[in-house]
Amino acid sequence: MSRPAAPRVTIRDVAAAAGVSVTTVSHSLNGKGAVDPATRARVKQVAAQLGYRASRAAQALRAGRSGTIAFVIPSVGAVAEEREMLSLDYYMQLASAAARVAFTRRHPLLLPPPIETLDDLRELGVDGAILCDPARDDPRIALFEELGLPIVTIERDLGRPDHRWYVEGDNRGNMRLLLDHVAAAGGRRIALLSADSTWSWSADNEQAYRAWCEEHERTPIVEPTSLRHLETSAYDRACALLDRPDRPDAIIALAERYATGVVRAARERGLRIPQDLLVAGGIDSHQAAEGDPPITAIDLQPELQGAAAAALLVALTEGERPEAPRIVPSRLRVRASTQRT
Amino acid sequence: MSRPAAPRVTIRDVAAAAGVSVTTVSHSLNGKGAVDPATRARVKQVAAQLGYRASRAAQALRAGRSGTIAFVIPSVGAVAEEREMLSLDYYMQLASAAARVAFTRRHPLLLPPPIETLDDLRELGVDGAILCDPARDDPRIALFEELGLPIVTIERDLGRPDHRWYVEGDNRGNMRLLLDHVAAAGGRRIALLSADSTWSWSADNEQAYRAWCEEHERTPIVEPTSLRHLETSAYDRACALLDRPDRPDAIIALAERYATGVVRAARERGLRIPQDLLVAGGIDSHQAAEGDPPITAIDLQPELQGAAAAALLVALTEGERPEAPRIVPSRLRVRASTQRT
DNA sequence: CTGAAAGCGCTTACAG
DNA sequence: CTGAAAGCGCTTACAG
Repeated sequence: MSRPAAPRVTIRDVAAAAGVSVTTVSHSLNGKGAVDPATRARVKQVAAQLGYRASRAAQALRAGRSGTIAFVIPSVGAVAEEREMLSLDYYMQLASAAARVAFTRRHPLLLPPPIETLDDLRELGVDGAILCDPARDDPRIALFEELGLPIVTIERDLGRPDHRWYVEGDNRGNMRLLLDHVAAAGGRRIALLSADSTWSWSADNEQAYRAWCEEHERTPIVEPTSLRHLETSAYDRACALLDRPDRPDAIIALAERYATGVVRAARERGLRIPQDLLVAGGIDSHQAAEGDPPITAIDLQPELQGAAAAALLVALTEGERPEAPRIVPSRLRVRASTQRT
Repeated sequence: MSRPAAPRVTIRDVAAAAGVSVTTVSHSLNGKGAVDPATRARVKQVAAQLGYRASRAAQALRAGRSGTIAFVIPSVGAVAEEREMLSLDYYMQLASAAARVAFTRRHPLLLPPPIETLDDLRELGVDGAILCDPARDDPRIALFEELGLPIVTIERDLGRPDHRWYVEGDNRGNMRLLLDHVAAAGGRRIALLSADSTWSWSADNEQAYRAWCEEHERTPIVEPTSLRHLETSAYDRACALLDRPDRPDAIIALAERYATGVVRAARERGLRIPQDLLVAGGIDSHQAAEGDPPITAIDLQPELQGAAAAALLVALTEGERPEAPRIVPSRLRVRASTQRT
């Protein structure tokens, strides 16, 4: 059974133990004011010894801020679909990295309920948010701005070229890298299962794909694929592609889980990967890495993106004007699905 | 660009607008004290009109609690593996449901960094935690109790039969249901890929499996499978099973993603599912539902489990002594992998 | 270099 | 039924 809660160690306790005022404790611990270095050191030591940590509630009240930030995943239709989004490796890695950095900066990350109205947002009571993959003119950005709250997006809102607080990968460069790689692996007719959304990530990738095709004098083959029921949608689109008389010999499956659907469609048709069909993913995942076969994919390095977004957001909540946007480097993970050797 | 933050509407503003004292506002809004019904109604209306919401920071400071709770996922080895856990459908659905309920009860759910020491926990500053799948004698439970903080587990700690604050499914009943179903579908030699852990969920399932085998005079075939690299581990174990001279004609793949590994192993050997091999999962997921073939599985109803855990925990933080443990009903989802018709 | 005091926005014991 | 006041634990402008 749990014992009664230990009474909290407050700044007064530290002050008493160190024989100074609470002002001096506060200054010492926060690196503010002009405190005798010896005093500062002693205060720090006493505080550590007593296991003192400033009350987040008190700090928040004093500062007039909540000290928390929200992590908001993309909304794709109804709640049931949100769950599918939530369990994607990419978002979970973003969330986990963002949580770690935010926490270090004394801004715990919280998992919010869906935000649709200004009232929802007021009720949420956060100092700001990280919003993943905003739709074009995402209404949630407007809500935050309405309340004067900073919002950092991962990927950008195509309807707001002025909103520069975002983090993203070099989407166009990544798509070119992927295409060059697939072409070098022998892909002649390279199709794209694009993500049917208004996300900048989708648009950037598709645009780069089309530009690359034009430069290389190849006919673009684009199949817009739903972001709901990722695997099944991709399977359907891949079937359509593979049943064409001029079927592609390579498919780039843009969104997470798309590749699994492509692999299934290929298998059903007796097409071997990579011998008969090259497959590559626009975004890496556990499933891509451990699937059968393992799928070559772009690793957007969500740990770096999430960390960058959190750092940016915390800086904004503190009134700073940090450098933005931030472009995070990505990596091409080459795997069996594009290696014919 | 974002406008300056709107000044917060405080209880004083409401009091002034309603022409009463802050005491009366507080009482009216919180249903406390003896307030004239007409006054109460007026205050509520004015508050709503001004868009007033009590400052969580102020309430937390007053109450001496933080007003937040942590959602802690199982630790399986290093950080990299935690990420794999985090992106499982099951935990995400738990988290999402728990977040919703907790938020409604004014206890936002936060995503904590790993908790290993008492200091980590103090630094975290939450009022309690929901801990998923505790290991036997999970050290984190002891840490919370050390600080007098309530902790609700999803599944129970096998080393602490006294800790009754948990939520779980009817694991043994579920396994029997699954076995009866698989046997009815024609399974004669039914093997179990069990989860190699000290979780109660694993233990309950394995125990029920063995008991069922004994009752039905069948030889148990148990392959303990690692919880790291779920799919690959399951693939390896399934290969071992399927290469035995007396290979099973049915495999129960306990943990999430195990079934995918089993399917791969079967396919490589030219075994058709369900004709040559029945496959069922101990836990449902998107992957199971949308895979090829769709996999019969137990749906633990994580939305209900997460909601129950949050409700239980919030009650505990408020000093109540709610009914516990709570057993949440599960569902058998029958799919193509066990239907030979 | 140090400290007394005000005040952030609540809730509640208490007085009327 | 209503309200004035104390106090939760901080930070900071200000005085010394």
